[in-house]
Amino acid sequence: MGTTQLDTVPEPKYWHLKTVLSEALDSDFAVGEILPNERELAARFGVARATLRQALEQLELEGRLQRRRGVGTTVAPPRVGVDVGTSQHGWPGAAGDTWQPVDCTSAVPPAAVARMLGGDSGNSGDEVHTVRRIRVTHGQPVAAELLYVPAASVPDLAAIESPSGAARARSVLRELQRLAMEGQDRAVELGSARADDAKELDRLPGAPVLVVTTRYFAEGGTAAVSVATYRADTCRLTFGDSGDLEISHHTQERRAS
Amino acid sequence: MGTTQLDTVPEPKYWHLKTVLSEALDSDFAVGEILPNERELAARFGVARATLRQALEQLELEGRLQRRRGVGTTVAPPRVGVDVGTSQHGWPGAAGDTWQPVDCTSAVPPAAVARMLGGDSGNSGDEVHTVRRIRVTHGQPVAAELLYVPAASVPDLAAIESPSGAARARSVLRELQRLAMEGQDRAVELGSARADDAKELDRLPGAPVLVVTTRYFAEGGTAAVSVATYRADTCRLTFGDSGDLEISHHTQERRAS
DNA sequence: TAGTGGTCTAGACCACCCG
DNA sequence: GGGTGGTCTAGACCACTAA
Repeated sequence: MGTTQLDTVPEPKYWHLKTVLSEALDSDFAVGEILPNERELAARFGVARATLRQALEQLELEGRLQRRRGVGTTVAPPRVGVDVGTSQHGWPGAAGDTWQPVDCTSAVPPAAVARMLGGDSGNSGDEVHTVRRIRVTHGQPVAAELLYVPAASVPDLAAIESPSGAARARSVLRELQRLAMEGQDRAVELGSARADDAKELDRLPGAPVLVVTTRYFAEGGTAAVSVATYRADTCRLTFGDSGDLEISHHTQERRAS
Repeated sequence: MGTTQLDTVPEPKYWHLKTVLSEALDSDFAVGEILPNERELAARFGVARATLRQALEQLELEGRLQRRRGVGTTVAPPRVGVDVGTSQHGWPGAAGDTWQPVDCTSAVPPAAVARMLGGDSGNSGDEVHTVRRIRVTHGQPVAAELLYVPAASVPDLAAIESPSGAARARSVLRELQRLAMEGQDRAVELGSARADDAKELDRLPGAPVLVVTTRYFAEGGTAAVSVATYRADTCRLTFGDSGDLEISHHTQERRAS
């Protein structure tokens, strides 16, 4: 059968749609511009709304679109590069870091975190200081963090201080600086936003996020563990291992009204 | 009307389903075990199949499940940590790296890559050596890479050598080693697999991937750019900044037959 | 209140894998 | 050929936003 190898791959409709839309975004739309609504787009392309949505979801995942219930679908600006790593070759909360403390409570950490903190000893089930921080860039929240600090890492923390709140968060961070940092350890993976993180990030629960887990080492053990969730749609995590970090972007930015 | 504050947040069905399934996975299933098929699960929970699928998609995104057409849905093993960074504080292809060259062609790079390579000069549109490599861990493909190397970075590359193929890929990598590495620069973002990457990774096009872009600096400029796409469902990217990389996992691994 | 995206349904057919 | 997940449809209602 001399199949001329044309119909070998019946490309799904939503995939083709995504390609068409992507090209249209490049040529016909400016950043911030509002697209026609989903019902009209579906009709225009002759597909069911669910199919059209499948294509939009992909484009949103790739950071090309931004959708907001009750408002509409807009063309997203290029992802912002947020530095992860170099700026924090000190403790969290050191001078110059871009996080802002929100709250601090005492709680039993999740099992995975307890495992990293506990090491080989069997002291799981213990409560640790749990600092909540958020990171804001260009006025937009980009990440929410939970920082787990065992009481042993901040022995001089005055019991007099407020039992919770941003003030206590700052106290814990201040005490952390007294330790001699011995190293860090970082991991990045894909996750979906928990309800509380989603709220801080101004997204719906389940939104795709990049989870950055950092272990801080001091005094031969793990002094703290940070779990930071970054908005995957708007963020590009950068690890500046080299000296020059100035990236001359020259991104073509056509802005809508 | 004494609403006892129970219906304040009408949690979406798929979200609740996801939670229930997640707990069931923890308690009732072993890694590798096959779940009931989608039609039966949907019936069992009293929802439409599309709703059930929405929950499964989330769990797959989080690396809890693995779905394969024609086969079924299985419980995924914990994500594997793949090192990104330390092992490559040399050039790609240096002794001990875990990539295997597949092919090498000459092609005009995408605009974004050309911008990183070209710097301020206006020599875009030029063809560069494009090396294809894949990374395999535990017998499974975890990443596919395109490495862009301008001809200027490998001036002594013999024109006699084969014009493409794995042999030429190795030649380009070998020539790269001759340069003095001045630094690197790394970024991670979420993307969806292109058709060619999806094929190498044994996934469907559009599957979520973590895109790692690395710039290699030498002789005052960018000597090469690597764009590596990692399977987001199975990979956790690790950046070992500290000395000790041995993570004692102690993960509870109950294996199915 | 009107319009948007988000959720949900009950079907149908298709592509793929395996016995 | 029988069973699986993947795609697609044509509706419906809900939650949210903004005028």
